Amino acid sequence: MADPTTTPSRPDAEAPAYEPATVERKWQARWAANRTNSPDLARGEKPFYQLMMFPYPSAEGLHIGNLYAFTGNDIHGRFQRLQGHTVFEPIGYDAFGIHSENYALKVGVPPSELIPRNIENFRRQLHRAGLMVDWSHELSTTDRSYYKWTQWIFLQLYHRGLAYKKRAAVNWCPSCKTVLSNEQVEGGFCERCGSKVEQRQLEQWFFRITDYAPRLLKNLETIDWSETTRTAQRNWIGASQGARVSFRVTDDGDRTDDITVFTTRPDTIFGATYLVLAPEHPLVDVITRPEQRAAVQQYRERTARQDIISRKTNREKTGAFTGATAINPATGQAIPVWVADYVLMEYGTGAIMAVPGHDERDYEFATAFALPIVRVVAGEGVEPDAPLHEADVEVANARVVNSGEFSGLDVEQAKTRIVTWLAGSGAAEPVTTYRLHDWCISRQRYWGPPIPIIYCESCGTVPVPEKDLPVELPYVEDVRPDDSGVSPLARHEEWYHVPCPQCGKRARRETDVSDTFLDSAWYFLRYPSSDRDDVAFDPALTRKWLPVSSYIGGNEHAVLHLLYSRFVTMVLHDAGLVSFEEPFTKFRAHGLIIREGAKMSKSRGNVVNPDQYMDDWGADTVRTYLMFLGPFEEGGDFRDRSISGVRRFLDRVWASVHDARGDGAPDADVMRKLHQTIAKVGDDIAKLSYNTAIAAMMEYVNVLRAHERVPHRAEVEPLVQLLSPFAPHVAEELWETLGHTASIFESRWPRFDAALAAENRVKIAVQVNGKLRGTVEAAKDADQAAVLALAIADAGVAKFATGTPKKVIFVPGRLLNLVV
RNA sequence: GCCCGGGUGGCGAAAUGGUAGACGCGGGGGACUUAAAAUCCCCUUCCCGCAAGGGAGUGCCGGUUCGAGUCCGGCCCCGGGCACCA
Repeated sequence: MADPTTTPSRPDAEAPAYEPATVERKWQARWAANRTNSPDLARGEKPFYQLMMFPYPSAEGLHIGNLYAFTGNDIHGRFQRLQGHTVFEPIGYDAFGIHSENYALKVGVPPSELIPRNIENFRRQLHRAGLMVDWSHELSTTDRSYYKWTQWIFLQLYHRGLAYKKRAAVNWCPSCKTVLSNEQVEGGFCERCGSKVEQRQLEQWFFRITDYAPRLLKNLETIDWSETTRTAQRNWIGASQGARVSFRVTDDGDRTDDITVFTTRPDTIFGATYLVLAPEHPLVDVITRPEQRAAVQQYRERTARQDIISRKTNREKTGAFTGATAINPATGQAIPVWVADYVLMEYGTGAIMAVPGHDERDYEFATAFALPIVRVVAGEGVEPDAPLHEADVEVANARVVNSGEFSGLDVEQAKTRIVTWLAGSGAAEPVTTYRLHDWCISRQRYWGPPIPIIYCESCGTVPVPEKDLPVELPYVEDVRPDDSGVSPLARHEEWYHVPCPQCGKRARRETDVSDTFLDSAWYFLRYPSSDRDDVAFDPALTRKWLPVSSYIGGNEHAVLHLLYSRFVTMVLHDAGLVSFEEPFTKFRAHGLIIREGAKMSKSRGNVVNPDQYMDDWGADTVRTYLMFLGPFEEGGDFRDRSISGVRRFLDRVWASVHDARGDGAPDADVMRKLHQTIAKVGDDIAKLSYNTAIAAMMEYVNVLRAHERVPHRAEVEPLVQLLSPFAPHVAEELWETLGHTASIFESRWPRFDAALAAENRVKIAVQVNGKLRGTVEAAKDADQAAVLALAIADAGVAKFATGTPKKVIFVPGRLLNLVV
């Protein structure tokens, strides 16, 4: 690679060469000294909160993907500032969690030493990138001044009955020696380390996010978010409209038990030929007949041994008959009750009515165990008794058959009519079921905020009083987790034993720490108040700055982080602690950066190191290049070769400013292009179309310098402002060169003058039968007759347009189409 | 299987239903230079043609329209997410 930083951009010895390193160092120092990027949060006018997703400070340093996201945020924030807003652009570090801890274990350095080192490196890199960050509000989730309030958030949920403990089958990673959420399991393997995940039964703390499912779903309609992100959340919450239906178990004694199932297809109830309970279902023990007990018991044990994931991925149907039967409330028939692992306890009621005729899974099961299969739905032109060779799941234009008085109804009608009918006898009720599970926040690990709970022999579970927060994470020499499934914190005797806050007797602490997603579920509330010791977030500042005006981040957090943040905010709203339900008014997901057409990864060895590129080209060039790669919301392909074009562009802007003359008048044609550019760049930045904004500026510079013309000062000054969100350092330097003493970011976006931008003569396309046959030049507002006259006079057009046209289509200022 | 994105020159990419390929990279030619670099200018979708010019063209097949990369229907391929969720 040539050394572009030291190569003079032009031969003229009088003008200084553009040396990014010098310029960038100078302005970063000046911004810090003048507190340019630290707004007065209490008094600033027109507050605009530009939030970027805080990074996990890995040992490898800032990823180019982080830089891409931050630059996109920064441009938006700087633009808003030039529009007259007081912009708050904070940064922090999401530094707790298994990822950090595992890495610390691997290199044999305690996380409490390693993480600050990583943060220091990140901070250096973020400074280099020239972000408009208010460093006086920097935070790290690992600081006691932060996690004190993370624990406080836990207590808010606890006091509202939204935090509870239960024994649950969990995913256990034998290598990380910790519990994983379902989200952290990918196809049966640990997302972090790739080990095969196992099942374990452990006591865990959960948040009742499912209570909020309907609101989390409903509010999606009102927030201005990327459609992809909203869709992802909708699918994740996974609402299913259906009904709960009760089946009375037949018995020769006096016991009568009901099995309640959830179904989305109540219209098929006449075809329900058996019931299935999840192996963990509490009624299994109750209803199983003595002669089947051994078989059922054996089957349940077998299921319990299996890990959660392979249970879900293995589609082979297995099960056991309980010996019991239940009455189908629609047909009055007694149908057998089975146990099978294809029914999951955690979804719906943990029991289903099986309709093998119209459900693929039930069909497979019925086939395997020779259970009856009945057709109760028939598509268009299908006979009611047409034999079934597979489950018929078609519902479009299908009607219900073999279903008594309901036969003949279409599927949708039958659903409501049948539920209403069964509801009459109390056998059914319409319900909506959600796929979303409660949020398991327990981690049997060291590197996280201890969950602020104390267990006392006499008082039971006691929350740590607020005045005793934070429950400090003690220094532990050996933080390795072990097979016990208990956090290493349990081995710290002094910390573990604590007097009960209620009775003072010897009690013990909860040893689990909380999920990292809890740390990041409220950090945006902390930023404005990060210097406050007495509150998690100051009410006045929060009212002024939140909800977040603009949040831009990766769609990998489309569900977890963004959903948890919404949930926590909603809870705080209900507790009267914040005035809004939704934390992020506007969210946009940015795209992913690939490199030379391939995904970036350590194993491929094609990861872009931002430091190297900033060394070689300067931060301004790297920033602008990243934004030039492609549409910001779609991502881009980082190609080493193309970066030179962006650097050449900045060189040309630099030279233009240094060459500019102040005498005489600017050129009208150039000024027209300038005003068109002002309008385009402003519009494009607002909609994150950064690549086209840059292209527009390049076009303008090409006009400005065409045929080595010397630009006028009035032609370049606004250009520097347009460029400033993208390349802030060089823009500041050029602004100073132009004689300004204050920061360019204290200035206002150049005023767009529509009169100056207007074109008076335009080229009009002339088509014959829709095919382009020539162009004519005319006044912008020339009427059809005038343009038609010009068109017919054109030899190329005349050749094709013979005789009188049958029809003429005229789009003023654009096109004339002659239909002959 | 289901739900999102996306398929346009040699490459990254632009295009309110109205001149497809702006801008940039790469390539070719030229100016400046003793020379090179840098800079500046011109050309660069494909095919036929010396040229003038003509024809084709936005994953594939059809449709709507004076006119379709853009709208509609049906496919194919690539990327991402979800998936025994009843």
